[in-house]
Amino acid sequence: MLTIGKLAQDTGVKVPTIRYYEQIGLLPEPGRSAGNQRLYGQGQLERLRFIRHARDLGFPLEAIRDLLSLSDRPDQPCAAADGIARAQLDAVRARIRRLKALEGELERMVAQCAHGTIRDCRVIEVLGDHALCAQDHPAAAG
Amino acid sequence: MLTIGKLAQDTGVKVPTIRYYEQIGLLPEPGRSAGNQRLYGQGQLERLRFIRHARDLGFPLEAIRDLLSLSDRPDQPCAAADGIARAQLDAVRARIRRLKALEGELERMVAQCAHGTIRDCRVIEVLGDHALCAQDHPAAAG
DNA sequence: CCTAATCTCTCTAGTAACTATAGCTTCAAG
DNA sequence: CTTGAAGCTATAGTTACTAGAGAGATTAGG
Ligand SMILES: [Zn+2]
Ligand SMILES: [Zn+2]
Ligand SMILES: [Zn+2]
Ligand SMILES: [Zn+2]
Repeated sequence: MLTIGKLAQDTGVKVPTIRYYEQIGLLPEPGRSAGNQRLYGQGQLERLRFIRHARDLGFPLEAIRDLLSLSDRPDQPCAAADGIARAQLDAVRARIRRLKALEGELERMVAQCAHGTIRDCRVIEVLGDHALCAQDHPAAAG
Repeated sequence: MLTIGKLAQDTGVKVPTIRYYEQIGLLPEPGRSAGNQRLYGQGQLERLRFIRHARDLGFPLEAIRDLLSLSDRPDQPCAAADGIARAQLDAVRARIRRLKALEGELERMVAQCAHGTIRDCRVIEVLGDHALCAQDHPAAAG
C-alpha cells in the first residue's frame, strides 16, 4: 500500500492533483489508514498512470473519464475508444494548423521591424490592423 | 458614439467580453448616456481592434496590456514591443513542437488498433504504458 | 519515550480568459 | 403606449489544476 506522497512520486502526479482527481470522481476514494490518511494499491497506481499518460497526450479529463470506463469493459468493441483518440488527433492537427498560421504572421511582424521608435514599429502597426496580415488567422482556441 | 452592441459588431468582440476588458482595466471606462449606458468613441474602437487582433495572434492579455501602454508612448524605442512579439513567437514554436510529437503518437496509436475488443485495443494499451510510445512527449502546457 | 521534521488532512481561494445566468432598466419602433 | 431588443449589475461556472492556512499523523533520531 502506498501513501499519497509515494503515489505522487511513482506517477509524477502532484499530491494536490491526486486529491483533485478524487474529488471530481476520476479516481475512486481509496482506503484510509487508522490516522485517516489515504492508502493506495496497485490498481489505483495503474489507473493514475493511465490518466497521467493520457493527460500528457493532451486528452481532456472528460475524454479520459470515458476511456477509463471503457477500459473497465474489456469485452466491448473498442470503436468508442478509437473514436476518442481520433477526435483528439483531429483536435491536435487543428491546433497545429492554427499555430502555424500564427507563427507565419509573427515571423513577418518581427522580421519587418526596423527597430526604431514605437511610432514606426511594424509590430504595433500590424497588431492594429489585420489587413496588414498575409493570411486569415481566425480566433478559435489555441 | 457607439453603444456597446455596435462596438461589439464592429470589432467582433462579444459584449460581455468588452465589459470584462473594462473590468480588468484593459479598456478605460467609457462615458455613459443619460440612461447609464456605455458610449464609445473612435479611440476606444481602435484600441479594442488592437486587443482583438493581438488576442487572435495568441498574445496573452498581460502582454497586450504592455503593448498598449507602449503604443501610448510613440517616441520610445520599440525594442520592448519587439521583445514581446519575439517571446510570443517562441511560445508558439514551442507549442507546435510539442503538438507535433503528440500528433505522431496519436497517429501511431490509432493506426495500430485492430478494431477488436477493448482488451486488445492498442489505444487503451498505449495510454496505459508510455514505454510503448516512440518518443518522449513531456507534460507542459498546450 | 520525547521531540522535531516531514507528511497528510480539509477547506478555501486563485489562475486565464472568458461565458452564462438572473433579474432589472432603458431604448427604439410601431 | 406598448412591446421587444438591448443594456445594466452581480454572481457563478468553465478547465485543470495550484497555493495557502491551520490542524493532525507519522517517522527518525536521541
Ligand atoms: Zn519594432
Ligand atoms: Zn491578422
Ligand atoms: Zn482500438
Ligand atoms: Zn507516451
